[in-house]
Amino acid sequence: MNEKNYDCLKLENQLCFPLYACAKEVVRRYKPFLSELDLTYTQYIAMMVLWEEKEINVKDLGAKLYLDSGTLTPLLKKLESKGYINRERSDADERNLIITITESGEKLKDKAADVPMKVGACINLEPEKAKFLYQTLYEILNAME
Amino acid sequence: MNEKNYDCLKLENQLCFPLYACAKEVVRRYKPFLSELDLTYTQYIAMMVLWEEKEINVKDLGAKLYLDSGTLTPLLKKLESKGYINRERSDADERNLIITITESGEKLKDKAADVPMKVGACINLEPEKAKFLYQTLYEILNAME
DNA sequence: AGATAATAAATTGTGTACAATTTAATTGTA
DNA sequence: TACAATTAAATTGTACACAATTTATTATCT
Repeated sequence: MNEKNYDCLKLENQLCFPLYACAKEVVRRYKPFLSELDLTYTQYIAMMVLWEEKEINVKDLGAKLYLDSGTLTPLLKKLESKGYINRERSDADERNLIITITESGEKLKDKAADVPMKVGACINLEPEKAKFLYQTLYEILNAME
Repeated sequence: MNEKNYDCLKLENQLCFPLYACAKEVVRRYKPFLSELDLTYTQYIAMMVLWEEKEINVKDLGAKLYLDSGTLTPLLKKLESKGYINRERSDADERNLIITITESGEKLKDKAADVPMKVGACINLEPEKAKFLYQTLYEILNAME
């Protein structure tokens, strides 16, 4: 009766662990497809924002990606060195670094267009489950802010 | 009509992105609690296995955690230097490194016992959704093997 | 038994992640 | 208007994460 119950410490009873492992494994599935575009997963989601926004500063990009400048600064320098983006200080407020997409970065969008489908084919989750998963993940993300 | 549809490349239409971001953010919630135990999240899940198994080699530990020796070797050396585990080659097969838990590592279990509850309080997801999430994540993980 | 294949860790190299601090620019205020 | 407070990136330091290779050991095959 004085025994402590350690069940909550069992790996199989954790919710965080499958979340952590699943995210890692799914991201790993992107690698072969993204390496054809000379992109890592993090670089890929950064490019996704640029394909939509055309212009954004580091702070706003970080807010969208849940990443900070410590991660983004070297990553953006790399994307710049690959020729996919430009990095330039804002004239209006020189604290801001404005990221814009290059012609070459725009072109990459075409080559990337079938990546989601290719990865989707590796996962194969029923649409209703995928939808629920999507909603639940965003619910957690929003509740944590 | 010759327009390509890029909707699948929108960040908001990705399933992987909230998975990636949510995992990252949830793991981050562990940090303040785990730093009291002088553990990182990865070290914590490794200790979880040791709290259950008492003895395991690197390969089997990696299979449970979805991690390889490149990640585990330095991590286990760190846990050893903290005094939580022992690392010793197997007599039967010297290729195997046997990990065992120390007295100090066992004691840590008591201090860790309320971590899941504390983190759970930060997340606050309805039990049915948590259950579905859990099942769906494992379904994906199992389907990917 | 000796060569070969297979296996388990460790190592190497690249790329995140993030807390904490620093630097530079702008804003708010006495 | 000086000057403190705030803000945005960059920097520093630590810790993963993983592909590819290497090293050491064991198993297999002739």
